[in-house]
Amino acid sequence: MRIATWNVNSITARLPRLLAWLESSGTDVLCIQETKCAAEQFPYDQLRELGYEAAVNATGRWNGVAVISKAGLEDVVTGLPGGPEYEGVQEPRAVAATCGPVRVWSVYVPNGREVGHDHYHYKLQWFEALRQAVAEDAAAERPFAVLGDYNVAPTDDDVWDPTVFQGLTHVTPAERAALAGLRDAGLADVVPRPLKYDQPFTYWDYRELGFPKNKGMRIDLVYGNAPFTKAVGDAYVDREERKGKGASDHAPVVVDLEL
DNA sequence: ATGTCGGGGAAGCCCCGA
Repeated sequence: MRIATWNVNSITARLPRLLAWLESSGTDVLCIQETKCAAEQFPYDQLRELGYEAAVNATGRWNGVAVISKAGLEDVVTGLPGGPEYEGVQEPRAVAATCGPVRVWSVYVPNGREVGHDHYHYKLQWFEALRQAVAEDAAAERPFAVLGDYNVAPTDDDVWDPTVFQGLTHVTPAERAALAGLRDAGLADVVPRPLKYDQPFTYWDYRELGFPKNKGMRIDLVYGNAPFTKAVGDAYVDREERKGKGASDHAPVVVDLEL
């Protein structure tokens, strides 16, 4: 079974590439982030033609997540139970589903904007709600993983130049402690292979030639429980998908499970 | 080869978010 996560930065803008990639990669389950469209505008029909069902949590121009699967789609949960609000709303940043033998969350963790910003505190609260939401599945026998754009680089090796990130979000001890909280809950970081260079970056800013200069970050993560990580045969970043016109600023992370 | 992109409201540019 091939399972993947990809921040597509607008499913509308990315649809031709998304459909082509689903076919060429043979992905069974894809966790999508930043759909940037209302659920009513979600391309259910085009995905169904390729054999995928979809569980969607999306409200409009910002955020939006989905799980698409051709391995079954059951027990959908939309949003983090008891999740925090930002400016009075629970932003659409999480959706869970069981896809055949595996249960997944697709998550788009709040960016945080700046250290100390209201959105940064929201980010930390959001992580705490996530930790509580996944505790039971993390401890269970069934393969389980939380896949998505975490907006946190787990270590200094996960950014192209740690000195550039001093004092910025994505690398602070509090954000990394939130990841440690997930590990304490029984989840482990499934680190993918890079297909080029040494570090498995998953995101390169559109600005200032980030991708050609490999000024990247590893912020799209797969955190799996022991039954999940035991089944991992391979994991890699499909950086080919970051190339060329019409690319997202994130590349898919692909995990092959022997299930 | 590549020095940003995407959405939306408004209006043919500007703002926001990343």
